[in-house]
Amino acid sequence: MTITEVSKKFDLSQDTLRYYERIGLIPSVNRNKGGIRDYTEEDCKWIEFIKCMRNAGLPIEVLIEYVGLFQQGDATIDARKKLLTEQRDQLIARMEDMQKTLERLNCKIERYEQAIIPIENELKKSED
Amino acid sequence: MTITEVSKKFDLSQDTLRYYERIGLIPSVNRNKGGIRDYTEEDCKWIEFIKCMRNAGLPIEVLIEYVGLFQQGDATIDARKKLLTEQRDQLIARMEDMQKTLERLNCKIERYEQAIIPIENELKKSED
DNA sequence: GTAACACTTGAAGTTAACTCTAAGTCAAGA
DNA sequence: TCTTGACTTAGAGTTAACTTCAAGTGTTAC
Repeated sequence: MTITEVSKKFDLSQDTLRYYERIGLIPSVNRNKGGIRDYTEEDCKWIEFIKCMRNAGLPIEVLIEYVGLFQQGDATIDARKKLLTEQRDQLIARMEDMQKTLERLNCKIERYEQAIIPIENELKKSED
Repeated sequence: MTITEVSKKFDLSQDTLRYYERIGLIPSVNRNKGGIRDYTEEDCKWIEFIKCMRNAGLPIEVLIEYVGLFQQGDATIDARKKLLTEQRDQLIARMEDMQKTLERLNCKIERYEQAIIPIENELKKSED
C-alpha cells in the first residue's frame, strides 16, 4: 500500500504518516527498490491503533514508549500493561471531567431556552 | 481577593490568570489604588466556569467569543445559545470517541492480565 | 527525451496555550 | 533607610503536535 492510499484510508495527511514513523510512533515501514514506502496490513493496524489512541488524547510520547516496549518483546508485557492501565485511568478521569462540563452546558443551554421565551413574548406585545 | 488567593483557590498559576484576563477570557478585574488586582465573587465565578470549560477541552478562542457576547448583553442570547449548543455537541462526539478507546484499552489490558500474548506479537517476528 | 508527478529527506515554520523574563512600582519590616 | 517581596506590564520563550518547505530522486505519459 502506498502512502497516498494509507493517507486516504485513515484520513491522516502523508506528512503526518511520515512524521509518526520518523518519531517512532509506528514501527518503520518497508521501502520498495525506489525507496518508496510500501505499507503492510500490520502497518495499517498500527496506524489505526495509534489514530484511535490519539483521538482519545493519549500523548504521543506515551504511545512512542508503548511501541518501543512492544518491539522489545515479551519481557516488557508487564510494563506495557502498567502503561496502558495508567492511560486508561487518566482517560476515565478526563471523561468524568467532561461529563460534569456536559451537564453544566446542558443546564446553561436550557436556561437560555427559557430566557428566549420572555424576549419573544416582549416582541409579541410590542407588535400588537 | 488577591491574585495569590485566587491562584490557590482554583489551582491556576498567576501567570495564567493574568493571561486569561489579557486575552479577554475573563472580564477585566478591578485594581486597587496601587494598581493591584482585586478579584470579586463575580470574577471568581467566571474563572471557575472557564476552568471547567477548559478542562473539558473547549478552545480558548470559543470561550473568548462567549465572554464577548455575554458582555454585549441580552441581544446576544441567541448567539450564545448557539455557541454553547455547538460546543456541547462536539463535547459529546469527543466523549464517544473516548468511550470507544476506553473499551479498546480495557480489552487490551484484560488480554495482558490473562497473560494471553496479543495478536500483534505475531507481527514482531518480521522486525527485530 | 523531457516534462509532470509522486515520492524522498532533513529542517524550518506554525498553532494553541501557556510560562517565563525583565524592568519597574509600591508597601511593610529590620 | 534599605531591603524584601508581592505585584505590575510588555514581550519573549516553551511545548506538543503537527505542517510546510527546499532540494533532490525515480517513474510514467507523451
